[in-house]
Amino acid sequence: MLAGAPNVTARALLGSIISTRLNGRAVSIRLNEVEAYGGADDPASHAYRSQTVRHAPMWGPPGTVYVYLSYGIHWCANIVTGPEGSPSAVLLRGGEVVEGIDAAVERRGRIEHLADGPGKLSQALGLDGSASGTLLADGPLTIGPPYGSVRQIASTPRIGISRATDVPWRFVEQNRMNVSSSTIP
DNA sequence: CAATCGATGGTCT
DNA sequence: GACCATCGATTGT
Repeated sequence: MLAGAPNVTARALLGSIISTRLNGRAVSIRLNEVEAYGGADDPASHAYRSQTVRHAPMWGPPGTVYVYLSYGIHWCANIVTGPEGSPSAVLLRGGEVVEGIDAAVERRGRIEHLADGPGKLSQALGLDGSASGTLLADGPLTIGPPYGSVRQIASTPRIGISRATDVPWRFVEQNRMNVSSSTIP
């Protein structure tokens, strides 16, 4: 399921459950919002230019986890869709905490808006740069089967970028809360 | 509710 | 020295 064009894989990931288990505490999130990023053909992608140490996981095999520091403050998590050597990834932008709410609340320092944004989602899961380059099969980030049928998916331009703003590679499940900026198309 | 703005650090020019 | 795949606090409807 993970291998393939990033926009196709991004749609398929909606409704899936992603989990971490750190220090014996499990947190699981149902994905409601994702974005797809390509490689040399996608000016908005971190992999648009030559490969660097920071971006190297994007060239990895499907199921590789790529975590980067955004604006010097927030960690943002991606799942690489491969194939290996052909960079592409799906940014995990938002979802609902369905397990381990107490741990998520502790990490977030608030009881609402636990995972409605890429930085918040990663913080709720306890992810940071140490998870970058790992495989879903090995953890700390893991993924389960789709949680339920995803009825309606809306596609919009990606958020917070200044290039390729016409590419509709942000995917949101409609009629769901906990989407970044609480916006529902 | 929306608009605005500062924080903060790695990467690239 | 500029540019960010962001967040949260504050201020204004």
